[in-house]
Amino acid sequence: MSSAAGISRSVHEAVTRRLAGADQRYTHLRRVLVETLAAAGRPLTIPEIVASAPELPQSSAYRNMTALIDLGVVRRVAGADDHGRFELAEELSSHHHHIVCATCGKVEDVHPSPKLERALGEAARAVAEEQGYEVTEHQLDLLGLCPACRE
Amino acid sequence: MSSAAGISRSVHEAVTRRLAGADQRYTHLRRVLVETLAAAGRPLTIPEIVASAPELPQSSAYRNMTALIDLGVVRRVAGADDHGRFELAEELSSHHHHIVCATCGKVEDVHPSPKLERALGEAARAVAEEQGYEVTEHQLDLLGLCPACRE
DNA sequence: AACGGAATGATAATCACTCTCATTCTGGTC
DNA sequence: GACCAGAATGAGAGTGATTATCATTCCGTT
Repeated sequence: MSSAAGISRSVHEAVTRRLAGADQRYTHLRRVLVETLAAAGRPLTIPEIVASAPELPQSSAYRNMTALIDLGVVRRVAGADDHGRFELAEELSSHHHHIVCATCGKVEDVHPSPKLERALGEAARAVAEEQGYEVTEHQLDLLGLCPACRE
Repeated sequence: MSSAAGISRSVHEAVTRRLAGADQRYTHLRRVLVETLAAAGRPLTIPEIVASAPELPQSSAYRNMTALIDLGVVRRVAGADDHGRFELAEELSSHHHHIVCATCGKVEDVHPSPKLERALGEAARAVAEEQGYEVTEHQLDLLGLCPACRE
């Protein structure tokens, strides 16, 4: 596993490519956002990001996060509280699901077993096609209690 | 299946019971909310509800929806846009998942087969417990194109 | 070095949602 | 059938996350 500072080169390359395609620049602030999200391993809120990178003004954080979302580099995740949470798109990290703590609202990644993933993919396709949809993605959200809140 | 106006008696009875337990009343407005959600078959936004029941002021809609959520009668569903969507709790309807149209944002219910549901529940629990979580609910969200948007 | 478009960041504005509070309703009680 | 207490109502103010504004600064290109 790469260190927090050493996010795999391919992520930065992919982001650079996409930004270039839209005549935009991979600035320091955007790099900080991507590094932070990549290092977190779970979806982060804007306050969390700004707290961990004080040189990043809130307005710039929101604006650049929106830019990255528009490019498909970042995905917005709805949580339990009224803060949006952000994570790198799956194609830049890895396919995963989320588990939300019903008590404290924290969101963590869950990496599915091949068995789960197989069941999910097949059944999702079957059920959805009954309703005439073309399914492109799936997302499983688990709700429960995190280790800290179980006590 | 019951007609839109004739939601199964048991739903109203259950809601009445819960409200009574909290010394609250099953007023006309609350009945309208429950009827509307039960008749919809998909999660609705507050603007949608208010539009279909103009006698219902926005502030009352929000306040009563919150009351119903606190009682566990209604569940809030996070959608793609910045409007919350609301549906009856699963114990008052039936366990189901959602499929979201990536283009128009519409959310519809998906009713899984028992076989899928069993596989899903077990596998999800197993994976989550590896991280020390205690899982109480699961929710599958499919993303795709609805029949209208496929054209 | 100069130009043009993009990025920045402090601030104002927006928008979904919640709170406030004076008034009205309801359901029991005598 | 009037009375009382607590619940509900609804118009409007308030809150807080997110977005738009805009003058200034930065960066790449010529």
